[in-house]
Amino acid sequence: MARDELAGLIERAALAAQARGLLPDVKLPEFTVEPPTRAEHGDYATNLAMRLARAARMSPTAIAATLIQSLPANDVIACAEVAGAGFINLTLNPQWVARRIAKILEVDGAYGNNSTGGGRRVQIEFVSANPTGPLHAASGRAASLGAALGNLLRASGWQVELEYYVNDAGSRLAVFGESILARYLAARGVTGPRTEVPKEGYLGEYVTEYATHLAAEHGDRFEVMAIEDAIPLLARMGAEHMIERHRADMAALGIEFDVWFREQSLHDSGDVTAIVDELRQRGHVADRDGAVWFQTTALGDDRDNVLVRSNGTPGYMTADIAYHRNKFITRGFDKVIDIWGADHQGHVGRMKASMQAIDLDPERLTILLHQMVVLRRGAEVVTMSKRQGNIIALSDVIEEVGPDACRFFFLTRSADSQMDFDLELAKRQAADNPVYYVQYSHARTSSILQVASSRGIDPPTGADAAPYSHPGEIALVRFLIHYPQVVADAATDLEPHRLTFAAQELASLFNAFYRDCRVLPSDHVPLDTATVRSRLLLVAATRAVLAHVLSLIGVSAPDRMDRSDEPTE
RNA sequence: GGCCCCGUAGCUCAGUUGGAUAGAGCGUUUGGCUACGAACCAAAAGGUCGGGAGUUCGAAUCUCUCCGGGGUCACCA
Repeated sequence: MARDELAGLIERAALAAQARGLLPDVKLPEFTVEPPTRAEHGDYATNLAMRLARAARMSPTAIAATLIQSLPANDVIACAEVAGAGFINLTLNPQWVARRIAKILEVDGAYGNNSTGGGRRVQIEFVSANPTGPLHAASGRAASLGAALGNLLRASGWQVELEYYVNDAGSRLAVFGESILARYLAARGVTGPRTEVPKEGYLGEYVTEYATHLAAEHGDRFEVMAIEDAIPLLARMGAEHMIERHRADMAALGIEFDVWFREQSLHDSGDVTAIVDELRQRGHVADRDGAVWFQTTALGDDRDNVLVRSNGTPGYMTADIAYHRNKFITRGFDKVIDIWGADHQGHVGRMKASMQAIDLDPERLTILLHQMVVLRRGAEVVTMSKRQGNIIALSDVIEEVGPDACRFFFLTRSADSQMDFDLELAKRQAADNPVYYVQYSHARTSSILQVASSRGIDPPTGADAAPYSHPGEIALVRFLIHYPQVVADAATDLEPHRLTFAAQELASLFNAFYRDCRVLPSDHVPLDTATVRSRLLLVAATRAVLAHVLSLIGVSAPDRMDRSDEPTE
């Protein structure tokens, strides 16, 4: 990547200067090499001279001058100059840049990838909603985040597995079964207390719909059955039904999980009881009030947690510890990323503590929290309670605004930032979604290449690489050169939202280039062949990078867009 | 009350991990198609970066403190 190459040259300059006694022999500090905010400051700028000033006891500008003098011979940097308080502004060699642009096409879709993952295995677990109801719109955030992060890490040389954890064994499930039974009996024409949904039960319309469907399909089957048998059976059937709907929603968003992991499997295999024994052996357990407690306070958490309730059933956390043990020890992932909503924030410390308790390095587990999505219909804030049933279903959102707009939208804010989601607004603004701006630019590149081809102009190749000089070309080229670094940094920092911003910036740069720099000759604008070919190369390179970033985000890169494709009514 | 996230243009949000004159989209005003796609482009207006103090060559970014918004503190998940 350009930045690494430049940093290497700068570092060699510093070492050379030290060897010749031009700079004192101090340890080199961390320094940055990055595109400056202002174009006239060159392609890249480094702050090494300023960072070195204190230890070297020299003025930053003097150090900068010395570093420039000591730069080794190379074909990357065309010009280096001292600026401001001691910055070194670097201008890339136009020949080198042109060759780099040509390479974008030669590597065939791989431009933008990096190998920082080094083939290590990472698992990303996300969404993992309870199968007691349909996914609500807010789940789109975790889904978009997780899927894009997976793409990002895969493009960075990681072996990625996407996983959905299905809580098919929790105590909520029984309540779900009771809720279904009540609605089912009502649908069968039964009256009285048996048709009342339990106190903490699920009141959503979807329960009634499902129960009515059951009544039609199965007749009196669950009515004549013993209630102790009917509840777990209905719970299981209802859960399977919901899981299929979750799967369908994810598929509609273009997200396919490698593994749908069942909590029940951990109970069946004995892993859940085994983890309690293991924790006891390691001395992290206390028996109190008839329950078994995990002494997380001893590990820095603010309270202890129940492993086995006094009624003998395992606590929520017990299966979760067994689950994470399974991820690391049974399946051997090098790294695990869990994506949780901010409402689970309090659980982070406990999870880390439990890693420590079973002798796993907590650093291998990253818990990525995203802030809440506030759902509303116009001015009315809609609660996200699945129990109350007053939800905006994710499937409705996908249907209304389309998968591309949905995926892109949820990545237009950083995970740390709270998000308002207004379904009415989303519908109305579907056509204004920035995803279309980016896709339009991609279609435009395709169109230009198409027109060129129809006029008998050969597709551009590496042989067309020639220095770019127009400001519109240069701004675009700069972005393309820097792009792989954007991907690498977003992957390192686990911040996929940078992709949507990068995509919009690239589209904007391309559109400005398109206005200022004619690519194909016309009656009004004659162009020499070399210019046409080098610009065509730039268009093709832009197209490749737009396609790359769109694929990381998880949306399509269409070659044409028609107004009639608008998802508005 | 403890812990976590946020507070940046009228609105919604970025801000390359401490750098040069703080940016984008939407909205407002104005201009641009007989041209490779106008779902586009350009210009203008719009800011005590919540307030205050500190750290240093340099702070939207780091520390402390206060104010405001959200989340969370169960033998629920």
